Amino acid sequence: MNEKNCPGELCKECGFRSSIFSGLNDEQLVALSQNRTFVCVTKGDYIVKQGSPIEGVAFLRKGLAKITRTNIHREQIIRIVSPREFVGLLSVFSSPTFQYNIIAIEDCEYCMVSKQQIMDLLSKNQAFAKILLEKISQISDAAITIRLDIALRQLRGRVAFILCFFANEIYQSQKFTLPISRRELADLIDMRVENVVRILSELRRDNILRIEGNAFEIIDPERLKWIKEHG
Amino acid sequence: MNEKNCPGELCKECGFRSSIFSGLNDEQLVALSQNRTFVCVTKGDYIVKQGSPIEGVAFLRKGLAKITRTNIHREQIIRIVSPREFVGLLSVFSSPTFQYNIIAIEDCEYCMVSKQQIMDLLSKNQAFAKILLEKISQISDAAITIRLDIALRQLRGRVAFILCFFANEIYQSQKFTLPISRRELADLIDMRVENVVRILSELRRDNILRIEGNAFEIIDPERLKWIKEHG
DNA sequence: GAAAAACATTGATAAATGTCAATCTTGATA
DNA sequence: TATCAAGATTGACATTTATCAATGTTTTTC
Repeated sequence: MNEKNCPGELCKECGFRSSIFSGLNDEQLVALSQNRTFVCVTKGDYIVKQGSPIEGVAFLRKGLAKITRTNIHREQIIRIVSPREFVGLLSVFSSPTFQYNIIAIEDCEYCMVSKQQIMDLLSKNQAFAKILLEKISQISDAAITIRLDIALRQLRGRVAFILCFFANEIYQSQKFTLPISRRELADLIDMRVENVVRILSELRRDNILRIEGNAFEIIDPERLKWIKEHG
Repeated sequence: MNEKNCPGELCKECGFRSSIFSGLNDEQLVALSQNRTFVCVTKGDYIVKQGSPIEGVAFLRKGLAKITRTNIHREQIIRIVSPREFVGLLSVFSSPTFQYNIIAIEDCEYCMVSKQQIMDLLSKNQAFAKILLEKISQISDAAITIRLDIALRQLRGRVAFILCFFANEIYQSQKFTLPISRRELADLIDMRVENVVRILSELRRDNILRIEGNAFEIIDPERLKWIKEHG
């Protein structure tokens, strides 16, 4: 895990700064600068490890990460985190240790803001508390909704669902390079690898999808949407 | 939906008061008393309706409720809420309308605290903000964990899981009267009614469970736990 | 660059789950 | 109390999903 200097010295001047910090005054922004660490990691590295004590919250600047829960038998992927999102926010307030792993699925850059700093801002800035509440609610709402959406569907529908998710939510494009393996895709939508592959092959055969390795293109979004809703 | 007077006039004197309000001063407790409505509903009544504007947050005094999401094809039960819990907390901060239904599965008594009142306390009392953050985090963490736990298991394991849940989390007893129908049980653990019934019958035949209508008794907790973990 | 490991793909088959139909039980309603 | 509606239960069967095995492909490692 490499630590580099933050490209901008001060959070105040940071173009990546999270909307969570929009209500801070200059003094508070300086304090923030002093209580965060800029970190670079490569694909596959842990950003946060399940069970380890919570030292802070990570703000993802670049790259995608997965939030997972591990088990003797399998790994469950809870959600995919895109740049400009906070990760680990949930655990901070509900537990002294991280409940989940956060693992880079691309090379990532993030700022680790200390827990103490979050708590400080919380007591000094009411607007910050409100924004934090909103963020946390949104994040958990989204996580629960995705789980329910997956549970609702059978396998074809799940694959269609997650492909639409990557196209619409993550890449805003019908053409994208999937950052995760078939196994991870399976772990994300509660399936077996073989079934993921089989269904992807079907979608390709039916000219709904173009696949070359991890390069995906949705060539018939309408039919894919239909499968997502009814299949 | 009946509205009765609150047994105690003032929240200050309320034996049911949520730990969320532990940090309030007298003045704030008086304000709370003036901005909440005491409500009684009977089994089956809606406490909150999916899609309706959020007027406030319900604190459950008595009775159990289910949080659900409805769909053309089926109802998904997200979680069961026990007395002394807040419900609808998530949506308050993430959306102008309720994302879920909250429906009484027993006769219920609850206090509806206005959204405005929550927001007011939030800006006046920092400790309140922290406690609220903790509660919300705990609630959503628990909801996500249950969903993951269910997704992990096959049907026998799911049934065992939910029976243990009712025995340990809700009733703290191996003997309890299930407040929901077989269909609702199915909706709670992503199964079909027939399969729930079938597996319950198996558990009874194997002398793990005693069932008479909705009266349940777990007579072999060890084996049930084994099925929950491995079955 | 060769060997090994991990990943991807497909088919055959077993196991799990869903569907349909029939019957029985219970609770609600007139 | 008789009737009806909803819930519960079981069996037979269809469909979906998981497992196992074999093979090809890509990536990593030495």
